[in-house]
Amino acid sequence: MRKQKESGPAGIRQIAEALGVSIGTVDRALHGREGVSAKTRERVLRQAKKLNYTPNLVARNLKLNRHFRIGVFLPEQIASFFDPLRAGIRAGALAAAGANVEVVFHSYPQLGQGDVESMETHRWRQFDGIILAPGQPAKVTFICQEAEEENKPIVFVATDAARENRLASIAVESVLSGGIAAELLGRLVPDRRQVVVITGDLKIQDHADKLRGFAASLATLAPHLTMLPAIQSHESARDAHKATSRLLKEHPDLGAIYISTANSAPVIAAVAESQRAGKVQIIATDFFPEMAQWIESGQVFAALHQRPFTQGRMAFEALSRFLVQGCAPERSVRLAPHLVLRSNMSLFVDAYSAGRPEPEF
Amino acid sequence: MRKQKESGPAGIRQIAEALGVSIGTVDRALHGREGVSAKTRERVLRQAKKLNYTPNLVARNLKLNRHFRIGVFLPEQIASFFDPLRAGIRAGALAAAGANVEVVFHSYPQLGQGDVESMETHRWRQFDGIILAPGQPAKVTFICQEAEEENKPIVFVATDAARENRLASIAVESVLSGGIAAELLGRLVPDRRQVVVITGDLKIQDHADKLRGFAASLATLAPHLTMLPAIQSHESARDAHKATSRLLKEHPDLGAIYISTANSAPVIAAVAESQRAGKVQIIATDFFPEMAQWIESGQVFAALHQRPFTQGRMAFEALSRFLVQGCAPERSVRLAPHLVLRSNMSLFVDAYSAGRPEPEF
DNA sequence: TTGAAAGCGGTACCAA
DNA sequence: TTGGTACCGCTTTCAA
Repeated sequence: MRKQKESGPAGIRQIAEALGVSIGTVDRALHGREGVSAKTRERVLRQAKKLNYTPNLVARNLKLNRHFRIGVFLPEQIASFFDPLRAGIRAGALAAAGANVEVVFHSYPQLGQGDVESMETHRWRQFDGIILAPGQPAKVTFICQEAEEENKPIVFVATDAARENRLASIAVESVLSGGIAAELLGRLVPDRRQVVVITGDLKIQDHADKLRGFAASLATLAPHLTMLPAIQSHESARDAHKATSRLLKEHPDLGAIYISTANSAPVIAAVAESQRAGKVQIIATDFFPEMAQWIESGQVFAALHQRPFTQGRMAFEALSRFLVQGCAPERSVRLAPHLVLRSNMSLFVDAYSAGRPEPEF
Repeated sequence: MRKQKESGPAGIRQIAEALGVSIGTVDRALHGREGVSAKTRERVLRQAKKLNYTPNLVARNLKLNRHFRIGVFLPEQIASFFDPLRAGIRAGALAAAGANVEVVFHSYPQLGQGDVESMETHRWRQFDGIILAPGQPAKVTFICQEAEEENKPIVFVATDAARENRLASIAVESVLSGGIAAELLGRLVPDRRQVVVITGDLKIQDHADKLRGFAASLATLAPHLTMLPAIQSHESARDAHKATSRLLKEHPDLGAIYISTANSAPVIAAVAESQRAGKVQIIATDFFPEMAQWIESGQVFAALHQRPFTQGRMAFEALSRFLVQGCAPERSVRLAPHLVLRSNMSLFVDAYSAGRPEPEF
């Protein structure tokens, strides 16, 4: 015999009991299915409201018992960025334990190099949803279109691409990241000097955006600084080092550098070797253990932390909520980068040593 | 007849079937309950590992069908901070829909004024967990001790208090917030000038911490600035305005102000009235629509955003995960404040107008 | 149009 | 030490 429910929120059973109908009828009425007279439906809905009914999602989930597999396709390089991003995805999956969502990771060498191939090799179609860092938008567009046709949701992280054919995109606001760098460098370097942006690859949307933002902000907030042509390192340490050394030699008047990719080590090294550390103000991108020393010693004034962990976590949450609860997320989430300075650096260092790469989550 | 399970992750049924035992036995073995021979337990555990068994938390939750009520006790003032914080809690509850956690809000006038009374009036013991912004630690200590004895978890937000007798605490790192303000003001004001901290009430731990951090950072990173005695506004607009006006009159050499509470409007107004806007550099605390104009016009150089929404969300998540899954959260979460500058302000303005008070979540 | 009943994957209890 | 079974709240199917 079914026990009397003693308390707690009302369920369909309570509604049915109160009205003297069956739970089947209540279900049909609540979901607007056919097979219920208008009058009965009305009565059920009223009673539901009266009892303040909310469906028990746990029970619903158990009954439907859907389970999802998410495929994650991310580059290995730059590890200091993508490792925390993966960790964030894992953290999200852990927090949502019970949602029946499984995550499978696949890697390829570098942003924009081998992404499509990796997806093909590992049969991206087998997944119910995909998390992806698009390198060159054009290359992934084709896959996204196919995915859209199959109604398979894709979430972009780290960089954005064409707004169509994707469920959502999580990234730091790159135009404004560049803007912050320009505004701060303008304050740091009061006299008429030259500044340069060292970036990865301007074919990547994100990198181009940062440059645009930097230039725009410089023009309005720091017009006393002149911008040299941007340098593309293509994420090659050798190239970055060589280009920086040459730059320093050719421009003794250089006052500041904005490094808009996480690959800052070779640039910092080149500046140090040329005895210009501290004389050339540097704003770098992303935070990792080595960065701490550079900030501490004043070689780098600030790092713009792109919060990969949060990006990963949010990507997972957006995708899994879409799959499980069916609710569409924000189409485009733009995170504010964290500014890591000497005075607040310990917060980030501590987080790192505690196994979380960000002072949150 | 029970249908054959066709695929998906293995359950206790699959384990039982493979070994020819009953699901009851499997359950006992998996949970280390008594009533299972060592040999059977061994076999079950091995088979579980072999089938890569993970318990279906949805099913477990449904069966156990526990539901929790969380009591939230927060001040009404300052609304620009505590309203988003409440919104964050609601957002967390929404995201965790299905976890059977109900949230009940109770308010009292001001931080440290009426908190204990409100908790007594609304019978805090009736709740399974509590979220609280402790004003003066000493006053809430008593309740916390009682709660601890009843094994009732309490999570602090916005400010911290005695580390004992609480499950967790979520807040921005206030010492470092003060530190950031000092470092930036040191860069903004290059010559030997005076600076002042305008705070709420130094009896509140958090406010005292910001002052400490500011002083410490000033001494090491901006020794050219001299600190005047801190001003306490006690969150009274009139007092803040009057004190600021007097300060400006008495100290024509004042170069910078750090406002360490969200109540910055009267201070900004007083500076503007005395024709010193732009001449006195200001770093304020928290972001709300009016702040946008002040930053845009240059009256305020930067705002340290304390991310109330995130604090609320994290507080809910910590508490609900403890209640539902039983896992203890980080004892003390220290968020990094966001620095809102002219160049990245639009991000925060957009978030506000989109109904989220922070560029995340 | 409605009612009755079978599960979803666990937990817990009673009987063997 | 084991097996068997009711039940959590909902969805769905089949029968009335």
